[in-house]
Amino acid sequence: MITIYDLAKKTGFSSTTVSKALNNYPDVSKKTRQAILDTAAEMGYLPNAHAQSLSTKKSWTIGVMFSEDNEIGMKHPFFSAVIESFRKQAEKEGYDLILASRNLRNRGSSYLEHFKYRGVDGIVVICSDPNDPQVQEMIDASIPIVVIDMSNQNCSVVFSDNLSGGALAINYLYSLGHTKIAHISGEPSIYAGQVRIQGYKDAMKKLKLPIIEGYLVNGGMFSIEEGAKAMDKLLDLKEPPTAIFVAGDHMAIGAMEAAKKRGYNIPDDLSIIGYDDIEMASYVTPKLTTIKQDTDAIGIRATQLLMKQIIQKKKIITEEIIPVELMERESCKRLKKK
Amino acid sequence: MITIYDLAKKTGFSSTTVSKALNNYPDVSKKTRQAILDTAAEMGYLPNAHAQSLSTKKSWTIGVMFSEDNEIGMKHPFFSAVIESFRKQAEKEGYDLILASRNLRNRGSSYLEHFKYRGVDGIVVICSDPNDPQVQEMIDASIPIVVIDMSNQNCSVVFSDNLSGGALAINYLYSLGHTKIAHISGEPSIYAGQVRIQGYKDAMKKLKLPIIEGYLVNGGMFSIEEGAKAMDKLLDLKEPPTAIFVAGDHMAIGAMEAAKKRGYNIPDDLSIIGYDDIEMASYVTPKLTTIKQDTDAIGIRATQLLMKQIIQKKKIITEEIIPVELMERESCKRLKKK
DNA sequence: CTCTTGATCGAAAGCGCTTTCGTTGATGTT
DNA sequence: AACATCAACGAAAGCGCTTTCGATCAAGAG
Repeated sequence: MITIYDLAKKTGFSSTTVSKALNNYPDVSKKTRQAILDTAAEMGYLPNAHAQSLSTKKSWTIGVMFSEDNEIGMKHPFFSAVIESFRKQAEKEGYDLILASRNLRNRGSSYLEHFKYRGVDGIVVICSDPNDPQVQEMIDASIPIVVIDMSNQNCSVVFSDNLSGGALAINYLYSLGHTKIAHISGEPSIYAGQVRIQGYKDAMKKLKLPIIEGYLVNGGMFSIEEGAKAMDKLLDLKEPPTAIFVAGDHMAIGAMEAAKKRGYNIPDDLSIIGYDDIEMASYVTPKLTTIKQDTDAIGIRATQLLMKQIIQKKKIITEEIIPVELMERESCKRLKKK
Repeated sequence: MITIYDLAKKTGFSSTTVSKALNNYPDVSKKTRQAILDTAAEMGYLPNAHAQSLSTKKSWTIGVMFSEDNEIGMKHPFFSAVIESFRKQAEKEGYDLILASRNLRNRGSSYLEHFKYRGVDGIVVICSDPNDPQVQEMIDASIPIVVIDMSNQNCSVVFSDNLSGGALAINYLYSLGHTKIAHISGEPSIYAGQVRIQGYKDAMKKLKLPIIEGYLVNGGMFSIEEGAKAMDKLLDLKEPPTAIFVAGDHMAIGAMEAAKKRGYNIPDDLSIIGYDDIEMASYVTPKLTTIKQDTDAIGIRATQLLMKQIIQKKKIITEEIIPVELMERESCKRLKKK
């Protein structure tokens, strides 16, 4: 490994001057700067990030963590899309992402501890569980942080407009003539799940539609299987709904499967609208009408918020709500009058 | 931030002894070790990774890079699944992953340079393009490296058994009575694409089946749209195939769409088999029969290979081929005799 | 010709940690 | 009593870089 001392020796300047030249300090003449830069290039010099960070207390890294109750980590399309957007954006600013574990060598440690150990400049967490103690710990710490997909009063958060999303869905179904509208919700202890439930209730109320007993069923952790189970429950009702707003595309797809299995035709017998707009939504049959989350915008906004905090060296508390969009496809249909 | 000097002052020992206690050196008595550990815990001491790395030349990080011609990065289910598996495994060994950019602050630099700058202990790259110069550069460097999804004579590689995968697919179609079997291939300059083509040809030859003119069509970069286009070409043939082996699930899904659009019924009129077994494969209609890549095993094997090189401090050149598996679902059917 | 100014450069300390090597004192040996 | 042995500890250098604070010297001011 070649160091600034090697460059110093080669060019005849001191290591101080070399360092200054490399860092564009004003007190080094054009000529010597150029000489140093040239031999640096020639010798293939690369700075040592660890030494730099040790000296400057800045690592140009951002720690990313997702709460993985569901154990699927990066495999969830929503998560990975958001992170990918975030990564691209952070890259432009010169930051690398570090995916940290809870496992500080042998000794198990918290994510916060791990991030402190790594000396990250900021943290981004994708978490839907507002009560995750690990996340709380990070929020309460002084490191710049932005959390995605949940709300919190003590830090920067960015998430989709789940409330309007619910309204969008319900109003759309209503516009198709549906009144018996059910909701397969996500786990209410998950932020997104809870708010979408609220969106459903609010929208129903505003339309003066009754929420019939049994129409609000908890689909749990947003999986396909749970969506199917929830659908079964709805279909077991004496008076099944004609339309269903499902809080996640995976669940919606599971729900469609379950309905089809019982002989229902979608959208003829049953309209279904999902949430997320994962890739799969466009390719199932029928193509799933859904509320699209703007993962790009979420990642971009999150990066901006984090950068701002890093630069200003103070945490800013704010809530960024990213608009959602109705993706009209094939799984919903105008209710036939009987 | 609290340092070993703080611990030293507090406990009355030297920083040397503190460091040794923390690192389980033998020449420190049980009693003082315990005392030091206790006050470390009490004061909330955390080591500084940068200082540690600077001193030891070991960073406990692994750089990950994916070649992103297709610009989808982590959003591809195969990539993200492999990385997720890799991450879990590496975590057990105490390593963090760092997703590096090409952008070393302002100055654009190569991935290799960036990884050197970061002082990673090893590199994992997911790359299908055997000619990517960036990847070549890394392979030729002395840093431990493992590359996934392509072959190379100069480093450790792990990839699926694409050859057998092709045979599996063809033999399966043949067992259903198909003889007019086409192949929608991936871009031949992509390793996986090329080998699957070979697998197709070999298997056809072994079965003494002719590859009719026009039956081998290049589907390009594995996207849904390109799959659809490729299917159109096949269907334009005077003598269209009765079965198609498609080199990727996305393309296969696109192909099915295109066929359906032209009035074909799958699998009645046309059998289709894909490659990858992405999640979507199980939920399109008909459910896609496909060759499953074992992403978990790939990630695990890659981690092991990388660890071994890091520990032995020498690169090992080897090829790990991970078995694939036929997932029989609904998109293939026995050929009706006319 | 002396003094100030400003442009360039360097010495040295410091960032937090590891590791070599030496010191000290206690214990056991003969 | 003199010696070797060993366990426990610390001084100090080094990892590669940044940054403060002076030092130096030439040019311009008076």
